[in-house]
Formats: sequence, structure tokens, C-alpha cells
Amino acid sequence: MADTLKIASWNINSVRFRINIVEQFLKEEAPDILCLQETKVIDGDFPRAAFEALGYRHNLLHGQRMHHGVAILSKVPVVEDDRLDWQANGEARHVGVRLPNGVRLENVYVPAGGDVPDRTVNPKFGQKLDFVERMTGWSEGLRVPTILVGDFNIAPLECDVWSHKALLDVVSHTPIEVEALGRLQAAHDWVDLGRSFLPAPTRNWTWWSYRAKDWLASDRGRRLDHMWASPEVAKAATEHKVHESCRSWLKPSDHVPIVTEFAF
DNA sequence: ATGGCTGGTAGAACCAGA
Repeated sequence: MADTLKIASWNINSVRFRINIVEQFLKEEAPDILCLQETKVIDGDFPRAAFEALGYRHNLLHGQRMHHGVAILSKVPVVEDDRLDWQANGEARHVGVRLPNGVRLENVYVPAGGDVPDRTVNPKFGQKLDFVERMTGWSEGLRVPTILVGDFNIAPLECDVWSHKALLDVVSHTPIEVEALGRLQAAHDWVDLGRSFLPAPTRNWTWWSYRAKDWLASDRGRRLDHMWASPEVAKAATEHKVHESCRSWLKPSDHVPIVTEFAF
């Protein structure tokens, strides 16, 4: 494989509806591998041809009807693909592969968690916490150098949201979620590449709500998308970018892509 | 002004996202 490997992650909110901006991003950024979340399509209807035409011929899909769905689109050969179900409810929220150099790449879409941050009245919030806890157990057993990317749906630091105070009770930034994410990170000494390259409090939000009339004028962002790596893999990372400009593209996703380049 | 919008699906005064 090449000495360098560029990996991108993007919650695309329907890969079919947004195939044009996906193509634009791939042409401009040319990552070796693109990890998508919220593809919202069954594998049989995935727009494979658009990716193959751009050189992404090694494609692992884990989709379902209507909601969720993840995919890894790769120019480089990948093997040993796996699809884990951390909720044990059949939702398509993970796909993982082994890269040519032996490093594992795991693409995950953590549940949003519903509206109320209380599992006794909102089962979705409990499912989200359980999902992260099971990922924590999985992380503790990891013995292979790994890159973990995706939409974690948790903004951990105060500077990872537009207002720490305003979002303390808002699902995605509550202390109980932040603490759960902290246990997950500690379970494998995961390195948060987003903050390695853009130390707090540098702006690197990855999501802005559709509901603002002008997303940039209101600018109420959150850092929900993450790129983590095992300590030995993190040492190989050379660059990390957040493509905030993609939020202004025609028919945008509410998330923007994040990209890390590695030199192995 | 953190739901004001959005996509998929059915054909909704839906659901889910976060």
C-alpha cells in the first residue's frame, strides 16, 4: 500500500439524496477511504456505480431500510469485514475492516438518544448509554491497532458546543453521556485526533442544525463526529481537517466531513 | 428561536434525527 493513507468520515444523511456532493467531496479531497453514516439505504439500492467510477472498488455496506446504515468505500483493498450490533436490536450502526497494513478501521454510528436525557422516561437515551458501554467493553478487549471513526453523537468538551451552559441538559452534551464517552476513551487509551491536531478551545464543530435559517449566522454547532486511534496508530497521523465549508454546499448534510491523513 | 428543518416512506394530523 501507499506510504500515506487519507481517511474521511461523514454522516451524509441519505447517500442517495446527496450523491452529488459526495462525488464533489471525493473529487476535491480524494481520500483513500470514505466512511459514511446514515446512508438510509438497503445494500441492494446503494449507489455503488458512482463510487466505483471514482476508483472506490472495495466497498463494505451495512444498510437497512429507512434509517441508520453505514458504509466503507475504499480505493485500497480491505479484508476481514465485520458488522457488530452493540444494541442487539438489528440496527445497522457498525462496519469494520482490516487495512492492508493490518490496522483495523471501525466505522460507527452511535444512536442519537432521543429528546429527554433520562432513561426511565426515554428508552432511547438508555439504549445510547448501553451502546457506548458495550463499545467500552469491546475496546477493553482490543489487541489490534485500530482507527475508530464516525458519528458518536456526543460532544465531550465545553468548547465542543456553541454554549456549554445551554446544552448541559440537551442530549449529546449531558454529563452522563460525556462521562460514558470518557470511559470509552480510557478503555483503549484512544487518542482523539480531532483534539490532537486542533487543541481545545480551537473551533472544530462538525454539525449544525437544519433548523437555523442561516446556519453560519446563528452558528450553533457541536462536535459530534470523531476520529480516534490506538496510541501507536495515532503516532502515524500527520494531518486532520474539518471540512466546514461542506455545510454550505447545495442540499447539504447537517454534518460535515472530517479527514485524517496517516503516514505508516 | 434546540426546534424554526430535513429525508424516507407512505400515501400521515408519520417517524427519526440531535
